[in-house]
Amino acid sequence: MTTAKVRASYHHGDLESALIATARKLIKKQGAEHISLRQVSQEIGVSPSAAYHYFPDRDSLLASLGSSLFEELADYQELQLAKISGSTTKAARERFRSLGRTYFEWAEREPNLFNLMFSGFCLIDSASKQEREDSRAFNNLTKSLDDLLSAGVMDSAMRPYGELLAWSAVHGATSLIVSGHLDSENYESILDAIELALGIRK
Amino acid sequence: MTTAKVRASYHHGDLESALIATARKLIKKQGAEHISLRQVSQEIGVSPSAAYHYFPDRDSLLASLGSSLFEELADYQELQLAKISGSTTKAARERFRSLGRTYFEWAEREPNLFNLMFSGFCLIDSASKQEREDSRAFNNLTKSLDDLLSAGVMDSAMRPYGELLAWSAVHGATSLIVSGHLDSENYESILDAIELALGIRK
DNA sequence: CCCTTATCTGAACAATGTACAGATTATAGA
DNA sequence: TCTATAATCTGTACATTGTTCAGATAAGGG
Repeated sequence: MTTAKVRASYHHGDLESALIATARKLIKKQGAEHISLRQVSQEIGVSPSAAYHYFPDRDSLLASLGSSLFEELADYQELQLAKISGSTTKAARERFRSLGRTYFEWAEREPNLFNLMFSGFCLIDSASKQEREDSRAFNNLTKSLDDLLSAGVMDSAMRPYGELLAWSAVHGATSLIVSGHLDSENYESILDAIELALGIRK
Repeated sequence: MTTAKVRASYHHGDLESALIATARKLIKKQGAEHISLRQVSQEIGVSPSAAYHYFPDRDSLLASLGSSLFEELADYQELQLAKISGSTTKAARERFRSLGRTYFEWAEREPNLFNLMFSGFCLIDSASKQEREDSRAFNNLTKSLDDLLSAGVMDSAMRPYGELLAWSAVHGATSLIVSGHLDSENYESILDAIELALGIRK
């Protein structure tokens, strides 16, 4: 029972966005492996070949969705980050932890979308490495670490490893939990371990 | 130009293994997203429907391959581990680092296979969590950490986080590098950071 | 108003996953 | 060794998929 939506005019108006949004909706439910271009087109109420005006093939649509998901994740992180105001060291510590927690929360809420982001569809070629969407999340992490360092609540010897260790451990634990190799109960422990490792907490 | 191999007898002999091995070979080259059951069957020289005697569907074949890849990775880790003999603390440190290095080396050599292992095809349901293939790698990690602790070259306060931090950071850095979000040059730094965090190195 | 351009449709094709009836082979029991 | 039964594989068929391309439809500027 597919819900075929009717379109008023012959032209859609913003088919490119609609394709990405609808792909997002379907993948959210079914996962990226079993999604078809025709399904997406039909959900919008448009011919199967209409998509080819905006994307050279199915994989490009998925890759494009992947990029927008990195933006979405960064948006969510910044939204939660903004809730923690203040310049106390306590607030700085909480902001750092929030970055790690929101990464996982988002992935746990949208496991299918998270899987897509790091699947074969969204492999980043070295050419496009300069203008990546993950740089915003990375910059937020760097800023947070600098704050902690200047507040004196961090082992300065560990500072060079800050981004690398925090990013790898947070992403790794998230990936392992989403793929079922690790229990989600362990996640707060990982955040504890990172803070201990960097000397943010004693 | 597909190389259609001819089979001597009507019965293959060990079609189940051949299906997994051939799927491995093709995915190694092309990635898991664009592999077809028919391609695998044809490469073996068998009818497309023959596979359904061993796997209920295409996804089950990929999942089964995934399991065997976890074994393969553990095999490789143990092979490299065995090369470092001796009971000195230096040897113990090198064995710990070897576990992290081999994980990455294997993934870098077989990025398509590594992607399959953590893709939607190989999601672990909570039911089968007791007899998982990753437990061997996990046990090796635990043993290595215990060795370091008893040798006195580790911060005992960090011991409870040892497996979690090492596993997450190693897997996370590997996943980020394979998916193109991190440069492979950074990998040795991650191993340094883990050792510093756990007090294995000063 | 017309003409150019952008946007979408419709029909077509090869390839795919999968089901199922039947053919072929192995194996166990006599 | 013969034979019945089970295991294994083939052939055909069907719906669905990605993709192409010629043509229909709409939008916008002169």
